[in-house]
Amino acid sequence: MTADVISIPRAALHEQVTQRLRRMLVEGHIAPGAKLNERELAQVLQVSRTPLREAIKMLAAEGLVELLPNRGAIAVALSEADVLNTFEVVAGLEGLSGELAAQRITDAELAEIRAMQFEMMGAYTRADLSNYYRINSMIHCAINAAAKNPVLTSAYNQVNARLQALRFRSNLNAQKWKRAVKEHEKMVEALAAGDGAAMRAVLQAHLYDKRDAVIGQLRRTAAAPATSAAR
Amino acid sequence: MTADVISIPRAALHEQVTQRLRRMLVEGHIAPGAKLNERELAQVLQVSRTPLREAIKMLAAEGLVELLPNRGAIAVALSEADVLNTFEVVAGLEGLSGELAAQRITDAELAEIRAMQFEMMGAYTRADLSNYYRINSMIHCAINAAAKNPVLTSAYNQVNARLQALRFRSNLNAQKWKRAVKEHEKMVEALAAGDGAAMRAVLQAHLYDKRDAVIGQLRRTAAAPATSAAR
DNA sequence: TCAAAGATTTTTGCATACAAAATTTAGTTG
DNA sequence: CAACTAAATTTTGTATGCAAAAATCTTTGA
Repeated sequence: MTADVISIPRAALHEQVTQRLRRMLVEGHIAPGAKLNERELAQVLQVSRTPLREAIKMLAAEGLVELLPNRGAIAVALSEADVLNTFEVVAGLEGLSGELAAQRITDAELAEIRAMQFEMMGAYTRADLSNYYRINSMIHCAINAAAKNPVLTSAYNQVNARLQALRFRSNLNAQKWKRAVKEHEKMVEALAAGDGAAMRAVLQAHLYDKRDAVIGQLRRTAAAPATSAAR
Repeated sequence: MTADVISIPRAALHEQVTQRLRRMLVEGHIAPGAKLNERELAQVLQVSRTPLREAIKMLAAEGLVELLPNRGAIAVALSEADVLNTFEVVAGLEGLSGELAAQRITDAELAEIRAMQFEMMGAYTRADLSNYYRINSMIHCAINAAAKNPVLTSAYNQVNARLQALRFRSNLNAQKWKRAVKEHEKMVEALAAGDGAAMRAVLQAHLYDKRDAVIGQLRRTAAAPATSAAR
């Protein structure tokens, strides 16, 4: 008998397209404000317009794309006010997530976060920004997981994705970086102590720092638009 | 010359369908767990399957509908754990909303909320549950609006819609009702005082009461499923 | 009678075709 | 030459058709 070769039926096309498009948006391969031309995208993704349009509609509901009646869709371009408002919501959700995590985290989860923390310190010491961000992100995911509320996790991820689409990463001066690392230490302390309020406070402070950095960068790039990728 | 009769171009079909379907789900005209038959719905809504499918995809992204690969979509049926988790998120979002509202509310907005509060007391005194719920909902909308964060409002509405789809309204005994009214009084006080922390506390307590009521009802109906509408 | 296998029908998923709207281009007029 | 208009093209929005998967029904065998 033949080994079941083509066994895995693979996700539906509209699902694949949604994931790929979401990734393109979050990773900035489609710039904020850029138009999503259906024929063009269908060609690139090798699907017909039907599943593509279904994917676009889902991403619109997720807030990554804006629908313009009779004029298709564009990647969301957040105004400064939008960014502030979005950070406010993300901070609220992450604060809640941290608070719950402090109450519900298991020893194993805490140990894993500690381990990642050490790894992250390694990246920090080497000034390895890329790995720092990667591990940082994993830690935040782990905190979210420790909160044991999938509804919260998905709500957080959905709103946070809009910020990630801004792709502001490279703006970490030594001072801010040091501060961020210190905040991460406090997070582990709060988690270990099961102190939900402290955890919330640290996470929110952490996010408001990030917000200020992003807003700063936003203003700077707005002032000197150089080679603006958006259109 | 003819007056421009057919002037208003009317929203796109998929948009109309999304709104109508969302309403059918939230108002319980489509029961939790019920299958969404495309041909059937297309007939009822008088559109082809294409815009209908686009609408279903959007509602799936909103969390009102669950997509089953190759088997279409069903109206979400929340487990007890789902309900608890969803309430946790809603409480977090509404708490944040209230906190911000206390800081940002204008005199005019506060006056309007006070007025609605009196109206609601009227409905309470008459034991007019329907109007009580209606005005209650308007007050919560007004609080959300006072927070002046559209991102928060839409995130809140999206998650809250899943709970509304449960359609638990009729479970208010005199004692709980009285308590709810008292909590509403405290809200206005906190808003007037600009006390964000108090506002958050009241709203969260309010929601946790509601959560307990819903869970209680859920358990009771699960125990005696009588004429279960779902399938 | 019941169960399992197979055939039929239904339903979903995707592609294509067509209509309407928007955009672009060309042309015309002042 | 500018500006407005109109035609052509592109693009979006919707409907329809077809293939694959699922669900249902029927038949067959014990």
